[in-house]
Amino acid sequence: MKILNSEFFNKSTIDIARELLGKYIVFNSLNGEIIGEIIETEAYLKDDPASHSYLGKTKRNSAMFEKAGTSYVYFTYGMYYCFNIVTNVLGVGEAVLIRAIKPVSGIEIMKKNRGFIDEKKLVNGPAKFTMAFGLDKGHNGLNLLNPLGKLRLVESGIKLKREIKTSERIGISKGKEKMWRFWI
DNA sequence: TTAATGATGGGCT
DNA sequence: GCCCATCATTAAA
Repeated sequence: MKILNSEFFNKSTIDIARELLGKYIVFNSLNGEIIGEIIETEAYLKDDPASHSYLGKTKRNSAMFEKAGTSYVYFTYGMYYCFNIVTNVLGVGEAVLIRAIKPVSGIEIMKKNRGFIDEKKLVNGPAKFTMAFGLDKGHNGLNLLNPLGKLRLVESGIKLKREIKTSERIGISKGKEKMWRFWI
């Protein structure tokens, strides 16, 4: 499988959010390899009140200001982690939130991580995805374009047959009018 | 089926 | 003290 190169990120964050749909995210976890197809994303831009980068760089969100292709993992609601892929050039502070994936490989590991629940609810949410993969803040700031990394983004060869759907983003109180959620 | 709610803690004013 | 890019469970319709 071919890893995504940095040229993939040489476009707007919204375009990246759309084009990440159908790509694979591969994780070499301690329990084995896990692969998921990205099926739902949201874009978070600079000058966007809903973005963590809106109020400037802090210790918490510093990874979001790294170069495109870096992971940004944050802790929220006291219990959960969410996973983002940094976009744009160094220092801008934009990212794409991974909201849902489809299991491709390692589904037994995901079930184990999640406690063997209903397959329909296994990975259909941003924190469910991180729980199923076993991602936490220790996976913040990683280079996802490194072929030797344990967490990376690769081409799937999937051609999107289904239309990409669009809606407002979920779970935020500001900037709701932006139609920056995409899924297939 | 949808709607309301408790869990639980870091970060910011 | 309040907010939060959430989830699972319970209650209501």
